[in-house]
Amino acid sequence: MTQVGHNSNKPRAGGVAVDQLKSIIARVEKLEEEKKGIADDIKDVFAEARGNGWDVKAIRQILKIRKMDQSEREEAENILDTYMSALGMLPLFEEDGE
Amino acid sequence: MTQVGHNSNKPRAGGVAVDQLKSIIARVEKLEEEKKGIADDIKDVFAEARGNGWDVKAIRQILKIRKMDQSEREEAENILDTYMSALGMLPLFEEDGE
Amino acid sequence: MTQVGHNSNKPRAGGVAVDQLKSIIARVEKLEEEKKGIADDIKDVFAEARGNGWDVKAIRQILKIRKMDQSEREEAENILDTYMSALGMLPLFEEDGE
Amino acid sequence: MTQVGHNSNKPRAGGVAVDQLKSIIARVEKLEEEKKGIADDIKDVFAEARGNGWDVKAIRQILKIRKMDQSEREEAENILDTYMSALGMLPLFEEDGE
DNA sequence: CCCTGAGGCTTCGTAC
DNA sequence: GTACGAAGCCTCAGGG
Repeated sequence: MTQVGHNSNKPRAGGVAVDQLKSIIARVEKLEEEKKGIADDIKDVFAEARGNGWDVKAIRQILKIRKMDQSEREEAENILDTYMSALGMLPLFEEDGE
Repeated sequence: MTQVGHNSNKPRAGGVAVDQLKSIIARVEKLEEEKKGIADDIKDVFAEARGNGWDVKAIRQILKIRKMDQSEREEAENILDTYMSALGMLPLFEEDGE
Repeated sequence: MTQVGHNSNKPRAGGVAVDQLKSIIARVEKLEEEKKGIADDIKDVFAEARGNGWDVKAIRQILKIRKMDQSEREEAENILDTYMSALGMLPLFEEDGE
Repeated sequence: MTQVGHNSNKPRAGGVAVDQLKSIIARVEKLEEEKKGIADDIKDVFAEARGNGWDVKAIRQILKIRKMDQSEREEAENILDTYMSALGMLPLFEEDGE
């Protein structure tokens, strides 16, 4: 079996597929490395802030608030969409008797 | 090894532990059975509703809206708590010069 | 026959339909609440197990295996039923509901 | 020495502190945005892989294994460092940053 | 067959 | 430093 996935179709055969697989793995690992680097940068910022006397926990709270505010706005739009969608499909409670 | 978990401490030994394990499994399986029963009840309600001519998808939307509304309210309280917490810990931007 | 219960797509009109809709929503929400309660009970069991030193993840795996075994058994029974049906035989027993 | 940069718990007072706080928040939010962008890139790679017929779950397992191997290797290096440190030896090389 | 949504696993931050 | 709790990520099941 030249392919990795047990349950998958077997795309192409031989070296091409292997090269493709290696490429996928390399790209993901590179991206994850970058992601980790950024996470470390964030830690550095907090460490610097702490070193300057700031209450890091409080700053995290602020960031959380800002994030929640923004997601709340998005959620409100979501509710509106869902609501309109539901309205478009309902009997609409009309009192047309019969 | 009388215990299941590889990485766990090994609580007690012999038959008592086994009985306890069996009890845990039995309780969980019973509860999951009950849970599945309720899920089936819900399906029945929807099936009945569909049989009565209702647009089940629309009703699901309504339920979703009601759920979102309520979680939005809870989230608002969350924001308030978080905000108060942040306020309690911050320099408060006072302009007291020095 | 009233305005509900027939095959029309949308039971418009009248308080009865509204009441019926409210009933559907109430029943589903009640059932979902019960479902959540049971889910919480399951969490409690696991928490207690963890407190007693058990490896919860391993226990979950056991439960999963038991479930697979059981569904395989059910599958076997299904095959049996199919064969019996094909042979014009009646099921020997109804399962008693609890 | 200004009002920031010392060891006081709370750099109160003045616009400089506020500016510094704003800067911290902005930097963290920017970095988190970048982080999210990279996470999305990773998703894209997996989506493309899936589109080419690969078993994404299997690839994830490979990545996990490679990560474990690597951290075991790092652990081994850590042990080496520890030994060398205990022996009063200096590290042979610094890792070049990229 | 796709897609959304719930559930479980893992990691990171916090409190003791 | 250890253990608890929360947040993000991945998986899988159910519905459209």
